[in-house]
Amino acid sequence: MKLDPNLETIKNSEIYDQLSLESVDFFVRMMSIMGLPRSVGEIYGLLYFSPSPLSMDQICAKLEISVGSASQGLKTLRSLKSVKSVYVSGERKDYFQAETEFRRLFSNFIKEEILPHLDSASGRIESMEKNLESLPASERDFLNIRVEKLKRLTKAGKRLLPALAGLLKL
Amino acid sequence: MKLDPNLETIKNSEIYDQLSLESVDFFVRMMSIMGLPRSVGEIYGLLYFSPSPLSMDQICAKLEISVGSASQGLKTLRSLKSVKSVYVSGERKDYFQAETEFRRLFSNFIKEEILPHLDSASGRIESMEKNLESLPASERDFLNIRVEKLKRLTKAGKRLLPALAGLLKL
DNA sequence: TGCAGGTTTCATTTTTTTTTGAAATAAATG
DNA sequence: CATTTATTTCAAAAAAAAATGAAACCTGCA
Repeated sequence: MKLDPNLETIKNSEIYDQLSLESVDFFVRMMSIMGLPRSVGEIYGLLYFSPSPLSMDQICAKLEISVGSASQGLKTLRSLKSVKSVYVSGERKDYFQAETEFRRLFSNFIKEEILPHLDSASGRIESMEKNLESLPASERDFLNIRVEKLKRLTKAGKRLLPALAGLLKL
Repeated sequence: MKLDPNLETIKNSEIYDQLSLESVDFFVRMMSIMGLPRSVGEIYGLLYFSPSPLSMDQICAKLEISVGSASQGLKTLRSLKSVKSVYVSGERKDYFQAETEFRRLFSNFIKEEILPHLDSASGRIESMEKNLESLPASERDFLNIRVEKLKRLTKAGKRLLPALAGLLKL
């Protein structure tokens, strides 16, 4: 015996909503590991499981977040190249779609959020080296080793991190 | 002409303090990338450049932080195995020293702060797969691909991340 | 056993981050 | 070019995270 088709649709959309919710939860956690705000994970999670692109107001409605948050979050996601806007004919608003290549997401994250810190670390280390010079040799040895270590760490980071995303063969 | 020895010591200790400060700054930034609180970076930065182990009250004094913060921060650092306590004869207090092998620090960080999330992600994915089964095939295809992708990502993460620290040859 | 120095815990306060919503801006339409 | 619709920006509010400090808790010692 077949169910009332309407009822079946409702049931299916409930399952879909449940899946959506789990996707949102998944990405909220993942983005939060990367230090990104909740709203960014929510938006990405929603788009990731959406068969069709969504507009900003649809995003706001489904996630119950403000337009400000949505705009902010989409900006972040765009800058990480994890979301692209698609043109929908006859529509004035922008529609958004998840970019599902995680490799790119991570590589952009590393480039934008981590490497700049490493660069400023390099500057800091140079200044340490300058300071070291004016210490008598006796006190210098220990600190020298430490500074060298930081230098190597920073260098390794700059080399390793950008290569990292490349390892991600999915 | 030689400087007054006392004066020279003062000058040297000023330089040392400056270096200390830069070390603190370096690690505050680094730990903050890893999502660890400021105080943790401060403590590690101080210990990293300290030729002799420091007690908790010395740490509090130098960094002007509360005992609570120091205790909390040292706990975190201990759990990451980035600080060890050393026994100083005739002293009742604990003295702390930085563990300078960054490899271990990162590997513990990954093990303690990241892998648990990946494990819970695996659980989430299983539940998604269960939900998927009850959708009609037509709607299932798209979502199936997405879930598979998440699965591969999680798996790759679990494999890659622990190996990562090993790449760090300093 | 009771005390003293040392450390941890945790409720409260402070600081930082994120979200909100309304005003400013931009862009399309008639 | 005025109006309507969509998006961004930003000051203020709300929420989350971290620091404080005092009380509780150890632990060795007299």
